[in-house]
Amino acid sequence: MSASFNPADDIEAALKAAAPAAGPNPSDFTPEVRTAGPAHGDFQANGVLAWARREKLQPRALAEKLVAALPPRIRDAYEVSIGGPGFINFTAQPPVLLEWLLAFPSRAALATGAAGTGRHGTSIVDYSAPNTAKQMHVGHLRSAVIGEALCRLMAFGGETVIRDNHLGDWGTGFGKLIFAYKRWVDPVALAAGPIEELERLYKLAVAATPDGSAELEEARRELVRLQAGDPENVALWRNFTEISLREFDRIYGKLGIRFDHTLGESFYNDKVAAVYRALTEAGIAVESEGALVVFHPEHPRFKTQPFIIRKSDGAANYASTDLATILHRVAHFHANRIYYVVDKRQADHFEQLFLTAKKWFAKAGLPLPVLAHVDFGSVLGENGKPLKTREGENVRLKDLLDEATERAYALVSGKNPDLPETERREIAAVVGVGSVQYADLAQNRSSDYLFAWDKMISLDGNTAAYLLYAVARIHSIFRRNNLDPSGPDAGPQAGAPETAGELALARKLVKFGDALRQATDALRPHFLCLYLYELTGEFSGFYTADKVLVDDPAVRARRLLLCARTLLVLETGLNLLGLRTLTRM
RNA sequence: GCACCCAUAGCUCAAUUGGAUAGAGCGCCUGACUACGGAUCAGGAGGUUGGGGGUUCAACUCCCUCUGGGUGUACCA
Repeated sequence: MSASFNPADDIEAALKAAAPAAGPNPSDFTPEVRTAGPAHGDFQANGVLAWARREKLQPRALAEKLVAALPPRIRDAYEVSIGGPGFINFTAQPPVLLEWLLAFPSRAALATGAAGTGRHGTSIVDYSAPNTAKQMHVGHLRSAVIGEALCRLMAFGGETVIRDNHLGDWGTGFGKLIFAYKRWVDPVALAAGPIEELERLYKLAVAATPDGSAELEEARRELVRLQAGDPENVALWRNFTEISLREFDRIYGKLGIRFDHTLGESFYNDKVAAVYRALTEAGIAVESEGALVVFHPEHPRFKTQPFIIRKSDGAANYASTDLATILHRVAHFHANRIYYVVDKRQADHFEQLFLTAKKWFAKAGLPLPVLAHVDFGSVLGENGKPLKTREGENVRLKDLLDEATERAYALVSGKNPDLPETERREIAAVVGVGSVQYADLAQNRSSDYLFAWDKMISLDGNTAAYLLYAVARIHSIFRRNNLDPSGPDAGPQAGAPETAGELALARKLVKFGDALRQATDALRPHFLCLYLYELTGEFSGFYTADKVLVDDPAVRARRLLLCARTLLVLETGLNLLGLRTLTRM
């Protein structure tokens, strides 16, 4: 009998199986097993209360019958008790903790365990999606960081994940940019800093094309030429995209992001006409004020607030392309689920998009994938307003990551000046970028979050540096003695945990699966962050109380095992969040 | 105007989606180091969860209402 990756699943199944022997209508009983706080054991089953109420029975009496019907396997593995009005508490006994530690000795073993309990099918994650011809700024941070973490979590849980970067690479702005490029491009500047030169040109273009001007008319003609396939303009536009992607890839490299596809809005340019036709023929879209729009009469707001899928000038907008994108993702990628990791201010758009897609697909007899807007709040400065530079400009992502790295470098150099320069640089990159990622992920994504350098790079509290430090310390233990944490040095000869520190650490380790499930099901990485932070806290307590490298071989073996598994879970967890880890810092 | 989101310790945030005595970090107070990396650990003080009603075995969580913030709301994405 091998250990369950998530022991809660094992307990859940056992309770379900025992239910017929305990009370009436057991098929209605859901055990509701959750992790419990230390005062109430490791796992608690709450479902008896609802069951007893439904059957008008005494909850505690029903709980007692249920416990009595549990198989010996569970009763041996856990100390089982009934608490409060009828909660069943399960405290993992040392042998079952040891069993788990031995059953999951590697990342591959953890992945196999996680995949056994996760969702399957194909999920497309639409994240990052910056506009081309501009640099990424702080407003692009959260989508990229959260999106990547979710991709890794879902893939670890066994889903087939497709990462799609839905670039903003099409639209009226490109007519203006071509207009300015043809007049004012500076080839030297373009070679030296291509994206900066495009930004400069775009600003010139905006200033030079006020409403009603002849220049604006000319810019529009450039756009028409581009859309008609004029070779010169198409070549310019392609070059803009290439320049932008090169720039984006530098950022993605730092954040550990690699897309499977980069199908921007332009990709759907020739696919929107079919959408207009389908929605019009289905009677879903109607003409209004010259535009093609969708109203939703059953909705309190969208019965009057239109979803504009074709502008009155005939051009597409992001409603058109987003609809075409859903069709393509279903027809071409066979997506079961599509996640949009996008700012919560676009909630209206996605609500309208999903309503429209639902009606359209129903009419067309197409399978509708699960569509979810994975929203997140804004990044605020310390004044509580959206984060800007002193000059009122958006903070460039490149500058932000560079500053994080510089701050981490100063810190590392202060703490550990003897390390070689190159290693300190490498550590600074991992700690600096990781701190930015972790600060973003550690908070519930739905709320706005306050960007504060000092808290972010701090070594105290729920921060990347605190977790990375624990990882480095564990590596140090093994390195000191020429031991391999991933090999048999921490393995089968170890006994079950005994001391309070060992037990607390082991009991936290076996809840890794539950933390992954929570984070993945809710699409909220902060659940995993919180778990890793608490695990690190347990480790630090254990490490202070219980010396690992003692002479007694039995004590030493079981403590090395705990260190090795803590290291494995921390490194695996941090990696699933998109962070890199270190062996020294 | 209408709609949605938010309000938890002095500050920044949690609370497994209705579960047990609402938890952390910072700051404040008290302890532990010639150290398996102190970038650490152990402990203390700090709360009528914005106010008021309601639903039930159980409410920070759900419903109503009030107050104070934020966001969105016809052709940008």
